[in-house]
Amino acid sequence: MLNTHTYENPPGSNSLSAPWQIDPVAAGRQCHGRLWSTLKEVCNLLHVPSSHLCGDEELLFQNVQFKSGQRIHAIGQAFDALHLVHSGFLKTVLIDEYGGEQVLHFPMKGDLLGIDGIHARCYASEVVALSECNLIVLPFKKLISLGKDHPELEDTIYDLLSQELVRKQGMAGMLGSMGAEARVARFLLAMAGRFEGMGYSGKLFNLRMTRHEIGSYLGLTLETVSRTLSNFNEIGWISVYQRTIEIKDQTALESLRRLPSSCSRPRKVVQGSL
Amino acid sequence: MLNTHTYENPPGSNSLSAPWQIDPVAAGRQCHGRLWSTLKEVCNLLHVPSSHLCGDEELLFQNVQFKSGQRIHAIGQAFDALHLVHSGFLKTVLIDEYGGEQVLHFPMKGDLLGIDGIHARCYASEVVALSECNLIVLPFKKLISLGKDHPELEDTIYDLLSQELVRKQGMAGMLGSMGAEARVARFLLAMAGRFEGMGYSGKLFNLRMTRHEIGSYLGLTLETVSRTLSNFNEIGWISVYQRTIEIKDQTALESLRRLPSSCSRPRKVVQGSL
DNA sequence: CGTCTGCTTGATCAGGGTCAACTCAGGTGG
DNA sequence: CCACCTGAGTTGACCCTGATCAAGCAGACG
Repeated sequence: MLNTHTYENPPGSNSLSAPWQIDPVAAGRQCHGRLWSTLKEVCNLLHVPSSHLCGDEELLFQNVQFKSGQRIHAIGQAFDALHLVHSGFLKTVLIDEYGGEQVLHFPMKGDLLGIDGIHARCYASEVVALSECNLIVLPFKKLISLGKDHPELEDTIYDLLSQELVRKQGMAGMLGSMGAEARVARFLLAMAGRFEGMGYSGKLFNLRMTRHEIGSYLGLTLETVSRTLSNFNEIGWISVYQRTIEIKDQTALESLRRLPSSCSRPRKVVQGSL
Repeated sequence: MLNTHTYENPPGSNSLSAPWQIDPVAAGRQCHGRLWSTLKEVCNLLHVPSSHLCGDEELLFQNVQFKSGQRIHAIGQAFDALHLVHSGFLKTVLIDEYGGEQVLHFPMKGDLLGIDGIHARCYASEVVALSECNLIVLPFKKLISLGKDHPELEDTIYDLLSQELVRKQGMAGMLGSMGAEARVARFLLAMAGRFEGMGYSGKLFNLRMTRHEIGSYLGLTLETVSRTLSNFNEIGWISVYQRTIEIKDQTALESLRRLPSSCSRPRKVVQGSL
């Protein structure tokens, strides 16, 4: 488009070897910060019991920093590493033929990026930072071979893939069967749960994404999202101030979680063998 | 292992006329059907290059038969095995709190069932046979340990998980952004492609599921599905007779694949790497 | 101070959901 | 053989949710 973007940071100025690395100088010269993570740290983020890990203290994974608006990887780009979110907020989007973008997820601390690149060896979605981000680079090959030495880690990898599948499955179910209010309510509760899981308040938090992005994620327009939030605000279920959300009646929100789909379908299924 | 595998049908020789038919005798009395499959056969179904497989000729996987309407597994049921579709048609459904069922997928030959059970060790969806089915049971532990000896197999497992992820991802994208006609068109094309991939006609095929199930899968009502099909029929893009579909203008259907979402969104993204 | 982007709110409209009537095919039993 | 029933599918009429269009406001930034 016509305007000059605000981030002047020249993307092509890195001199490092691997394509996923960014210029440490551009990232803010984080040498005294955490540029490398141990396997133990990775395991903690992934919620793997790291009790048996010893002798690998020297094993390090590189960290990379991204600023808000920067793209971690694009669709079609060659895949060779996953990224584990150490801190920050992001969005993963799908770009349909000719421009329209569809938000798929809002990864945050502990989430794994790039899983969809394993198949076909190139990323199937695009990931963009919504805030300053610190990501840990996990070269896929390295991760797999590590898994062979650490069964819990290997189990966890399968777990994570399967879990992500379940999540997307639920997402598809929701998009197919729930109305706008229920979608927004679920979204708010999900966000609350994730913040709580990270140790922050699940009652009062700050959304990092625009209404437009929320709408895209939920299969709604930004206007509908805005209106629904205003609604919830008026009836006192939540309090909205810009991107700050306060959950004031969680029970009420939860009660919305199923909505205008045909309820009580007859189910006629013969129990199979075994 | 106990095996009296008579095994008169070589794996490749599907001589039956229709893809959903299996030997009725075998379905009735399992002793005379193919009760066991070799690793090679499994690899073929999964499209793994099975060139290096030798010495494992004795390794067998049990087959199980299901009749139309039977349930392969229920939500919450303990997970210990995946199922590979050898023949037949099925649906996987999500049951939301209190009965409403949401169709997630229509697995057929070569598809893997139960992936969502890896995480949490219990199935997250329910699978029901839509026709006579012949499934190969792949105990998960066994499969993983096999993967350690056969790198291509291990790669394939990761591949399949990732691929399934990409599929559900695209599904979510579609549900969030496309109109009814585009969804139905995509569905028809997808079915055509899958039939073609199995060696059957991609122009003339028979849907195994009801309008209601299609609607649930696409996030539409059965009436909308029916109307849309009638529409396509009237304008000559397809021909519909009950569940038999003939694709008469594939190009036209493909041209529908993006629909009333906001087109041409401005994209302001700073390239992070490269 | 002007512009731009994000957000809110209102007015209008249409895609598709809902309800209902009817047809058709298959199955069952007298 | 036919009467009857059931479930799938089609089609029409109506209406509601949420998309679209449009105007106005607030905060960020040059």
